[in-house]
Amino acid sequence: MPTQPDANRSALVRRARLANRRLALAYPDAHCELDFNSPLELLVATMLSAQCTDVRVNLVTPALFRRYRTAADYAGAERSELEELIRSTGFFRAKSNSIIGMGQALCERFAGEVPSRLVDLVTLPGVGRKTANVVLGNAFGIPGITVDTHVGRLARRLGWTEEVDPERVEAELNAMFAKTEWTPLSHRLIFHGRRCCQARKPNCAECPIASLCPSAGQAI
DNA sequence: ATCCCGAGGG
DNA sequence: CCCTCTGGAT
Repeated sequence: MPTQPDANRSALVRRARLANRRLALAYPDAHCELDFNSPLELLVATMLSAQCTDVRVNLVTPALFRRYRTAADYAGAERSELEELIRSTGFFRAKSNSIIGMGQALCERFAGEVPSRLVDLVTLPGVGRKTANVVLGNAFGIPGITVDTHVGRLARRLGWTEEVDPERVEAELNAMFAKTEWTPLSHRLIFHGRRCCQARKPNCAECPIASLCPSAGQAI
C-alpha cells in the first residue's frame, strides 16, 4: 500500500509522460533549430544562443562559420573582428571572450576536438550544463534534458517541478522520463514554448496538453 | 516593459 | 543567493 505522497508522485509522473506523448503527436518534427554541420559549429551556435533567439543565431553563423572553421581558428581569432561578427546576438563581449577561450581550451586540452562527455564540456569557458546537453544530444546522440528558459518555464507551469535552479529542474525531469526521451522531450517543450505556451501570453485555448496542466487558464 | 534554447562572478 | 553582460523583437 503506497503512502499518499508516493501516490501523488506517481500520478504526477503518469500525467507528465502522457503530456510528453501528446507533445510528440503535436510536434512530430521537433528538433534542434540551430543550424550546424559539426559538433564545433553546434557548440559555437549554442554559446551564441544565450538570451537570444535561435533565428538570430542562424543569421550570424553562416558568415561566422566561413571565417572560423577549426578550434585553432577561434583560439587565434582577433577579438574585435569576432565581436563584430556576433554583435547582434547580444552579450557580444562576454561571448567573444568565451569563444576564444573555448578554442584555446580545445587546442590545449582536447587536441582541437569537441569532447563528448559532459564533465569535459562544462570545463570549457562559456559552456554550462545547458550548452553541454545541447551538444551531447544533437551532435553526439547522448541523451540530456536541456533546461533553457522554455523548458524551465513549461516544467513549472505543468507542475512537473517547483524548482527554479536549472540543474535541479534537469535532475527532476531526468527522474521522470526514460533516458531515450530526454533529448526529444527537450525539443518538444522548446517547440511548444515558442509556438503555444509563450512566456507572456500562453495560448491555453489551443494547447494540446491544457487538460494536463494545472496552470491552464490562469493568469501567470 | 519584457523576453529570447545562459554563464560567470561576487 | 544575487548581479551583470547585450542586442533585437514584440
